Amino acid sequence: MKLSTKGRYGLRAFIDLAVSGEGQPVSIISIAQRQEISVSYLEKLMAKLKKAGLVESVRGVNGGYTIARPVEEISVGDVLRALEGDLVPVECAGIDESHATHCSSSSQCVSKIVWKRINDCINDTVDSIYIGELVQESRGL
Amino acid sequence: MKLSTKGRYGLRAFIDLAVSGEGQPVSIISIAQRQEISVSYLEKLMAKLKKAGLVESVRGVNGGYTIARPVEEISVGDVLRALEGDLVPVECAGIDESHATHCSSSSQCVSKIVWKRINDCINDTVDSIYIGELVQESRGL
DNA sequence: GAAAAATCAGACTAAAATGCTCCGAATTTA
DNA sequence: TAAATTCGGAGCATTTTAGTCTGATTTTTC
Repeated sequence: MKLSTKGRYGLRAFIDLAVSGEGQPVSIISIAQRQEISVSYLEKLMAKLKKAGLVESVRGVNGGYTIARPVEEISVGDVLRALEGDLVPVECAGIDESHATHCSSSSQCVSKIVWKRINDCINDTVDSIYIGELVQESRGL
Repeated sequence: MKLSTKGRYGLRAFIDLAVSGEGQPVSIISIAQRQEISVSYLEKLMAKLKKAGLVESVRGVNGGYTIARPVEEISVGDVLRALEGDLVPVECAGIDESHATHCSSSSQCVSKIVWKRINDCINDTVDSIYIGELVQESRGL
């Protein structure tokens, strides 16, 4: 069970963008240099963030990316889900709480209790941390 | 970020073993049938559980596996870690709390706060659920 | 003692996911 | 027009996953 480099690099890049860009567009190249990520790979990550509406892009000379919304309103969960897709280590954890959904065995049904708790704890955790906090933390270092 | 079939099948198999074996050895074949897992694959999973000291084996006719310790003392985390290895989606989340460890950039350092919280929440969750509870739950269904 | 039922050990493999790179656009500014 | 940038997609090498196959070993039963 691993968080891929998409999530790891991408969050770092996003924080970098938040810290280093003051409303001004920040180029992929400069983020890539500071964060020691390859430019080509970072392009892919930024594309995902843009698709999710978390960043906006400006083309051409002096172009780059800006963060689309106040960082106080963007959670780590928003960023990670944009990059990684759903943060649910185990599918079929049953959106509905009841045991109504068909299980071929009771062990299967019971294990869903576990999967649901894992999924919930992860999502609760990442949704409770906002980029704004991390930016402040970063400036304080 | 996915929990592999090792963990998913393995926990189900372990619960099955706990529920269906009453001190008596339970064969891989019977678990595999109930849980709809291939015998050869389940052999691998049981080997891991045995190596971790969570189950004991009896060879020969009427042999099989028994759970090595009281199910009230075995957590879901014990089982999943035996099957999957460490449950840390992000490495380098820093065992030590301080920011002393070298970070090439502040974003990198700050993101560790996130990784650590994710790792902790997962481990706390799986370590707070015991197989005994799940067995009871299963019997109650 | 032979046959059957089981665990055990390890090599092997197919498929999928991951982690990238590369190329050639298109866009904007200077 | 040239340079700096984002954009889009194809492609690929490596690793991980998921699982099979084979054969050996142990134990019980007849």
